[in-house]
Amino acid sequence: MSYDLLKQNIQKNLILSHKELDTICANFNPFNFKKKEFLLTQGSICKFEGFVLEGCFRIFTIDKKGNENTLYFAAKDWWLMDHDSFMNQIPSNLNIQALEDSKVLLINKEGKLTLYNSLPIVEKLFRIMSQKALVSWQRRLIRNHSFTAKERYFHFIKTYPDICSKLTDKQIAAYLGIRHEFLSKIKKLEK
Amino acid sequence: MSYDLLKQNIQKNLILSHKELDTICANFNPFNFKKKEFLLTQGSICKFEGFVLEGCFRIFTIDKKGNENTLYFAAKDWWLMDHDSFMNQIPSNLNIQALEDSKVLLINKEGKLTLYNSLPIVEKLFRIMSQKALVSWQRRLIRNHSFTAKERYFHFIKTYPDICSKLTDKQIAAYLGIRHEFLSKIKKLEK
DNA sequence: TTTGATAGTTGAACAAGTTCAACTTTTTTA
DNA sequence: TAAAAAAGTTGAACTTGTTCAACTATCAAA
Repeated sequence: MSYDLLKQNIQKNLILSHKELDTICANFNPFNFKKKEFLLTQGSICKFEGFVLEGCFRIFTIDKKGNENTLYFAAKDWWLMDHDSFMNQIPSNLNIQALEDSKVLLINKEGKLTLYNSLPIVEKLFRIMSQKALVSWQRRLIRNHSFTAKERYFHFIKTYPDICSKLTDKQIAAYLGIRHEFLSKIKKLEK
Repeated sequence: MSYDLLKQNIQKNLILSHKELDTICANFNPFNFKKKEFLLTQGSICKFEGFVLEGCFRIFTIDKKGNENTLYFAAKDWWLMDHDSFMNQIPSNLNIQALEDSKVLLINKEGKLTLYNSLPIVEKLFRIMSQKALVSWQRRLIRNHSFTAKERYFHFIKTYPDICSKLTDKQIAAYLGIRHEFLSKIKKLEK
């Protein structure tokens, strides 16, 4: 059943009863996205948070210079969210696009509020998830400061080989914060 | 009274009753730190989370190459925490050092757990705080990718003029992810 | 199955940022 | 308040990463 993966993911953060897990899942609904389809576009208000069952998404912004900056990729077992836009119902700075045909479980603002109110432990769950995510973001920033582009590239492909295999070099470069021409040169020198 | 600032800070995230605020504050204790004194050092386990009442701290790591990378500065009205080490009671990767004589309110692991258990709304409070912090970290990463060192420097001094005035250029450079010699050159060209 | 469109490669010139060393200025400490 | 330590400045040579343009390879759609 498609909710099993979500339940397993939740249990990694917090042990919940079957009943609690079912209550949470009841507020998520399955959706399909075609390759290249957008779940969220810059400027619109984020209506959903999601969990990826199958496929892969990229979460990116386009800056003033017109360059794409990729925040992260979300494959199977990853979460998709724009906290700022979803929480405060303000226009988003992010784009979320499917990189291949994908299946997700989505929860809307109303469902999220219902969950928070009816099941207080969900606050704890998302508190823990957010704090773990925070640690990852801090580590990534430090890597960006202390590693060269080449080191960041090899760290990335070693850490996320599965995600990596779904990505073009252009997409990887946008995640690493370099131009794709330079990534091409990095790869050439290693051969 | 010294707890007023903490209460005000909390109210920015979530409106709580006086009683709830008092319960939270009861688990925080005041401490003083002398300039250059450490609240946490890399390798040791983080015993406290804190809130700055007066003074300023820097939160940094030292990487393999021996370079200091500053995660952030915490002045009055900022929080000090190493989620990873505090939550999981594992050795920390971070150093937290007072940049001047400072006053903080600290809560230990036991106090935090007591709070989470006795006052469930504290879960919501820290969930909201973590999610806001997450958004800031994402934005900072994007700035690091899309701005030059010069642009990051001017963004920083414009955004945090008060903190900035307490810092040496060396410390600012470690936050921006550049060498202090280069920061010196950036400043020279702008005169 | 051809035809666009997009992704990847390469080189040359350039810009951004580092390194090192020597020096000056400011701050701290005895 | 003198001496030592730390912070800041500068230049020259260097490395890392960008830009642009021309090219090749791959993929998706009609």
